[in-house]
Amino acid sequence: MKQGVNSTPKDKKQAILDCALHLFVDQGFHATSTASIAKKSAVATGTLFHHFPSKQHLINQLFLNIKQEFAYAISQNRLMTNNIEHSANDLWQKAIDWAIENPYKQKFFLQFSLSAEIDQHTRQQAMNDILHFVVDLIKQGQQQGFIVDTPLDLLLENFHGQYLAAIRFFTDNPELGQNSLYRQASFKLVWQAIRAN
Amino acid sequence: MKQGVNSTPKDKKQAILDCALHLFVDQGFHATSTASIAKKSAVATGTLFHHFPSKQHLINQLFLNIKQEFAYAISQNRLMTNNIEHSANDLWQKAIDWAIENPYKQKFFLQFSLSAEIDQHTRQQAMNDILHFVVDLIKQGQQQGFIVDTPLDLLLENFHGQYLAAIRFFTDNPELGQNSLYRQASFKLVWQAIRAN
Amino acid sequence: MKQGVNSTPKDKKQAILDCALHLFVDQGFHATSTASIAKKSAVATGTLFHHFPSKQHLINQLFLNIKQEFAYAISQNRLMTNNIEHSANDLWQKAIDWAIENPYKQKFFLQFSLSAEIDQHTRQQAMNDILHFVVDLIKQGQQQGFIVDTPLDLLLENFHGQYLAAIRFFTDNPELGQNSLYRQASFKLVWQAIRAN
Amino acid sequence: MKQGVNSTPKDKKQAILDCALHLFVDQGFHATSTASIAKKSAVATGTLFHHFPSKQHLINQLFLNIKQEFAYAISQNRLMTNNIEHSANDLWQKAIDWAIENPYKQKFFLQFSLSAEIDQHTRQQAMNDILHFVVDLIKQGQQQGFIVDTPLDLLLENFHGQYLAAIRFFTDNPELGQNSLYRQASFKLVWQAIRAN
DNA sequence: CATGAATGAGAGTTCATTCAT
DNA sequence: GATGAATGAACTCTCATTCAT
Repeated sequence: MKQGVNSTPKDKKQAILDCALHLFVDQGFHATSTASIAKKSAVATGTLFHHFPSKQHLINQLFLNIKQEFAYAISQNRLMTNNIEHSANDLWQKAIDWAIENPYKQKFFLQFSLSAEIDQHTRQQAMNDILHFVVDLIKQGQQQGFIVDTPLDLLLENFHGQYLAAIRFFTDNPELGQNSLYRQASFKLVWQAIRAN
Repeated sequence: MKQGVNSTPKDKKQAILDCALHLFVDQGFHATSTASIAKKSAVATGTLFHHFPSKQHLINQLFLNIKQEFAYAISQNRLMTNNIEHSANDLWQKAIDWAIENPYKQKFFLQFSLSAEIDQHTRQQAMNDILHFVVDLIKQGQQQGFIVDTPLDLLLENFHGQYLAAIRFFTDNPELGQNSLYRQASFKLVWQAIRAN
Repeated sequence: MKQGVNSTPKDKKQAILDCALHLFVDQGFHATSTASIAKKSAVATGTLFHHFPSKQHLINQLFLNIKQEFAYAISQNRLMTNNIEHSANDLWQKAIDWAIENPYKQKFFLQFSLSAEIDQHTRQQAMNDILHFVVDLIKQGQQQGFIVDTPLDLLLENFHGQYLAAIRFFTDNPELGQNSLYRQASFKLVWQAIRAN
Repeated sequence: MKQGVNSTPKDKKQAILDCALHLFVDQGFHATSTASIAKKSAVATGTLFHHFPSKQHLINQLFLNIKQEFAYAISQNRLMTNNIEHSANDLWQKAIDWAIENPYKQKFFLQFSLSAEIDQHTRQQAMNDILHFVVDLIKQGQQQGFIVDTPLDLLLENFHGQYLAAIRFFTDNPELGQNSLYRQASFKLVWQAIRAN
């Protein structure tokens, strides 16, 4: 009936995911032992393997969870407009907001979304899902002549690179997150790069 | 007494570095055992530790070697001009050339220059050395009013992000390395982003 | 309240025994986890331990059940005669029949009746019970001069060895089970070995 | 130069094999941990895996070693004669001698030559090698009319069964190993079974 | 009776590093 | 300089068993 002090349902699985996030980010995947994750989660070693078939599955699950959280966050309350610059800015600012509010999850992305610890399949799917809005937006912008007519693959890679840089910057300097000079400058750089001229 | 067919002095040390480069890039640092490096180098396990006090020292040494090679490559035959755009483009293209010619060394940079396996000290020093030209160039450009008056730290991070993206793109698509459309577009994106307007 | 489609009382206990039989034979005792037995029996892990105090008890119980089944099978409809050869042949053929009809139970015997997984006590008792008829028969045959006057312990071990060989042969070649040439030859070999000459 | 008190070359590998033999026989394969083998061999855990890639490889190697030893032992000083009975008896007695002199190796055979811990390939090859003499002998005997005209597969299985029984008997009762009554009776049982009548 | 999350000791195996030769 | 057998701590993962529901 009542809920004990130190056990709510699904608590342990979530605790493992939470602790794994912090340890993986702080120490790296290989340098983090399953034993240390279990210990920090106040759980037996076997419990970790009861919920996740392997360390690999654990990090993949973590990746998918965070991806979904992020996708949900930036897709909420989207600005509805035909002005592509405004639309892109809206997404950009939402992504920065999320990164500032969830620094560990953001660092996790930065560290692992390009690394080999995550299944290539999972990784690419995540990229596609997350960049989906952006890809659509850029394509549409090119068709309408608002965005520079550069080969799309190069353009996307460039955009992605600028995105990672911005995120890294604000994650490393969270105190600048509310500084509208920096926030605006951040988007302006990208927009200058890709807008038609 | 005599020197065998496949062993001249310093040969073994270099063989170890070469094999380590490939294995670290293909499998990651932790997933590559010193035994496998020794085996691929056709050398005894003890020999590796004869030349490098530890696995950590080995990867740091590798990092420094590659850094110097790269720095040397892009500093050769610098274009002498007061036109900042031309000067920046010269560096940019030289960096892309090097990346295309040395894909494994480039991938090594991409993987490890942000990761924790390399001493932070070594890492930052390398960054500074390599970006040194660029930092100077950008500062100078801002002073002269050719480059946008955005906070320098944000600007550098952005520039770095675009650089990594370009390198990644051409390393992944080496066949486009000689395509001048892509080469020019690559630099144009950065320049549009950062030039004064 | 009501009884579900696939669960009548004692069903689950029997399902566990059945599945354990197959898994133990196919994979061995240690290589079969209680979890896998439970899963194959469509039962929770706890349920297994509700019916059997431990894995050891489970295999012992299985052993005893099969032993009783076998003993019952060969003791039914015994041929009543004073001719020892006929009497022995009757038992021999009944044992082969049972083995052919119950290959997994037979293989279980072959694998575990000499192995250390079963309590020595349980094992020996089973041996005695099963060979009981035979021991009596052979003793009686020796007294009456129909069976060779070889030390009894050696004779029994030899008889047992031939029995195991026959069973193994017909379990491995069930299609020869109805071949009377093989069936007769099988008994003839033993009888030639042990009859007085 | 000199040989230290507790280390002669190849010592450790052999020590591991010797200790593994005893532990596997006494406790079974799965119940024997690699740690316990290493400890009994006075060797570090890693040393075991330096010499044998896995526990499985270790037991297979052990099996092959013992097989060769046995094959060598019974093939030495074979009795040269055309009398099949004498020839078979010679082999039979040599096998019993070896079993008595090497009880642990013999028990290892008894326990593992039919079990699943050894690769099926290794197992069958061993059977063929060891029974090779016997198979040839029995075939030849059948052709010459000295051995009963029973299907060969059944005959061999029966012979094998009697062989295992004899070995088991003398391994369990080594004090009867020099008793010529038992020794002769042992062979007589087989011969009676299989000779032409 | 039945469940299945939780346990933690212990398994097999890996690997950076040492050192006698 | 070069070798590779030896080391043992640390790793990931398994599993028989328990117990609150």
